[in-house]
Amino acid sequence: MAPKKRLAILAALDCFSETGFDGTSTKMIAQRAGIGEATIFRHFPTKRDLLLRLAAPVIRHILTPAAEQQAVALLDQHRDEPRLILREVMLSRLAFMTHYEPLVRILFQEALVNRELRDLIVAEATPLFQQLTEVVGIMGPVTPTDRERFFRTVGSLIAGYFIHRSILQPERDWDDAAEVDGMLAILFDGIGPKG
Amino acid sequence: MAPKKRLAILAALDCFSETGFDGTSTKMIAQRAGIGEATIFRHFPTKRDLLLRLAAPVIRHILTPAAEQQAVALLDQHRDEPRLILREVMLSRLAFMTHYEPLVRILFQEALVNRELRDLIVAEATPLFQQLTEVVGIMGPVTPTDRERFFRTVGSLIAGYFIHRSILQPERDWDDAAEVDGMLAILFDGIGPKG
Amino acid sequence: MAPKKRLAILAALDCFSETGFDGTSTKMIAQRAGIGEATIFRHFPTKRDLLLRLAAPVIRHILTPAAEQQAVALLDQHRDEPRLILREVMLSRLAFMTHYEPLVRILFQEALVNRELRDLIVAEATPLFQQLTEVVGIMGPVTPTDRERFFRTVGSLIAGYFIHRSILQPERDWDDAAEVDGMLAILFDGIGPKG
Amino acid sequence: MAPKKRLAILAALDCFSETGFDGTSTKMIAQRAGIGEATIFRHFPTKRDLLLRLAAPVIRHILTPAAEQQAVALLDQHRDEPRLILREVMLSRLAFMTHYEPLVRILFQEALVNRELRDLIVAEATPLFQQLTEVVGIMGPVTPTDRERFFRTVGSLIAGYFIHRSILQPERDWDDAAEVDGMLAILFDGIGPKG
DNA sequence: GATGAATGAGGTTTCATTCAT
DNA sequence: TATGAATGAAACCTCATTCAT
Repeated sequence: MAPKKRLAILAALDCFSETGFDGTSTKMIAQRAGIGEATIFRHFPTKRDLLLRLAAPVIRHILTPAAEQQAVALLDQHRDEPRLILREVMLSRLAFMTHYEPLVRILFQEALVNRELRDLIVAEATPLFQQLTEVVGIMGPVTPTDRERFFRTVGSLIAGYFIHRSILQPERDWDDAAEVDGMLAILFDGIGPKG
Repeated sequence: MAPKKRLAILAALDCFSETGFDGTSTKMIAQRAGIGEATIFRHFPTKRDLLLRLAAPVIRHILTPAAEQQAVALLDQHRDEPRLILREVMLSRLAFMTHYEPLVRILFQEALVNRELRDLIVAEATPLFQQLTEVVGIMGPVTPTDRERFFRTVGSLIAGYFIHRSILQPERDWDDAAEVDGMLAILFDGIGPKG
Repeated sequence: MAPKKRLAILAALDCFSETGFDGTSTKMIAQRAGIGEATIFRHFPTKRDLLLRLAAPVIRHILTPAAEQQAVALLDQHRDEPRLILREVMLSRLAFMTHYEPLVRILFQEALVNRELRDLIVAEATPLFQQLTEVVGIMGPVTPTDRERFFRTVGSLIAGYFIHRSILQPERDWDDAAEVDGMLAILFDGIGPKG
Repeated sequence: MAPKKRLAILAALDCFSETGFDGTSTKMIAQRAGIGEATIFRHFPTKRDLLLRLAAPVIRHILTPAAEQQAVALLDQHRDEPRLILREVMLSRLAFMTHYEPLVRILFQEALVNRELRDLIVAEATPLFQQLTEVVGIMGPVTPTDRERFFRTVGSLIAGYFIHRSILQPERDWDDAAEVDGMLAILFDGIGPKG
């Protein structure tokens, strides 16, 4: 890949995650990248394409297979300890989101507004869910409805924690492992005295 | 309140929810409201102020008074059935969000990028949490950490469901009550083979 | 005069002298005056009229007659000491300009661009010059050309000093009497060893 | 320099001098220059910057190098005739101001309101004054105070004449040389019956 | 007399994008 | 490949002024 193209992508990543897609101008990206504004358009026909080009590989090539492979591997090792499996998956997903934090912010943001991006995410998530059916079955949920709720619950918990930790109160000291354990406690045992 | 000011707010609400904040021009708002563009700026110093002015009451109404009053009333009636109380609260919050769905979508989106909006939300949420301490205590969580996790969990579940239902798959038929019961089941009893 | 009209004039005076005529909006004037913007237009058909209304009385009723009367009186007292006469006139003009400093600033500024204002000034200055013919004659210049140069010289010296003192270096401590004496020394005796 | 940038500067010069800074819109400049309005802002971040960019070289050329070099050269040739030296300097300065008359008018006007412009002028004038110390010393003024008064006097006389000639009575026929001689007569010998 | 509301016209500036080099 | 120059379109916002109350 042309070196300036790489610079453009990296700069766009930073800018989009800080100011949002519409709040970022191609001029800002060019300045941040230290390249000419026109160079961006040599590599991406459109600003929108730059965003998709940014998001697609993460969504497609990294998120899905990694999670899948990991889950399968864990499944083999700890078939009788579903809670441990889920713990590892959640922690690794969280680590991944933390590593790509700017991009994840973009996805949260833009997906709410950008249908293309949303479709891309949904399209990539669906097969993952299918492949994780077995793992989930071990944990309890068996009907499709229950499985969907399970996925949504786990996703909501992680996303909610990520937003709280990285966006709402980024200055606090956070202990990811402890928080994930807290989520698991609720998820598996429920809350409260009668939980 | 000046009648055209009202028109401006309503039109802005529609426009923002359809095209997003940055995707909406003040001209569009003025045309939709049937007023002069300058009129908008007589009443709101800035387009951004218009958004905040729009968001503030909804945020306040979503979070604070309704929830508080309702919770207290429910608490008196069903002091021994915390799960019922929470069910009512969640359903009414969900109904409210559904009613203001376009605006809520804007809030989700913009809050990720707009610090002012974020601060406004946090400012409105804080007193609510304090006032709900007692209710939550009945349900189980007593330490501050546990309470925080409880709030985050409930918030994440509702928000996650709202996004799934209203944004990701709005074409599906949803049964809010059933889904809330699903959330409560997990929240109180956890999942798992014996859940 | 209606009290709010007075407030408007005073506020306009301040604003114009600080930011210039074009740089001042009627909104700024209204805010500074603590009155409604529309009130200004009840009293002055136009922003431009407000400026003229501001400038005219000073130019017409104050500058001219005062100088004239004063010169005549001095002439009677010190007929044989023209330098003393001029000293008094210059000092009093300077004091006057200092007293109305904001307005004088406006005149300097706007007269360069505003023909109406310029004409008003020229129209009021002409008779003054004619009436001062005798005084000037005593000092030396007798031909019309010489008189004109004399007036221009004195005017330039005072205006130049005023601008230096009040606009370029307002923070310095200035001794008006000493500076006027310096001007007179040059004006009457010239500079330098051979002067 | 980009050709359209040059066009923009020239058009701005014309427009500003005809309608003043605030009275000129960037659209007018663009039309007069035959370029797109956005082109102006590619080359000058702000309309105000365009003015400063316009003014800086003229101020510099009016004040510093020409005057300095010329004065030094004249000093060598006519060391014993300071009046001749000053005559040449004044005439050449006047010629220069006449050549850039429109811009000079803007400078007079804007400098009264625009601090940046004022600072620019002061910044350019200061070194000139320092370098002219020797020349001035020959003419008489030796103390710093006297020198300052001398500079102010010469400046006031030239500016006053320029304004009279070019703004107040531009329709008259003027003889610059004769008028400068008149100024010099006053400056060196003073007025008065024996002057 | 006083003003809040309202606005058409127009201001400066930004934007994504094209093109010649 | 890379970019400075260029721009039409449109953005947000300001202005002097009118009008109903």
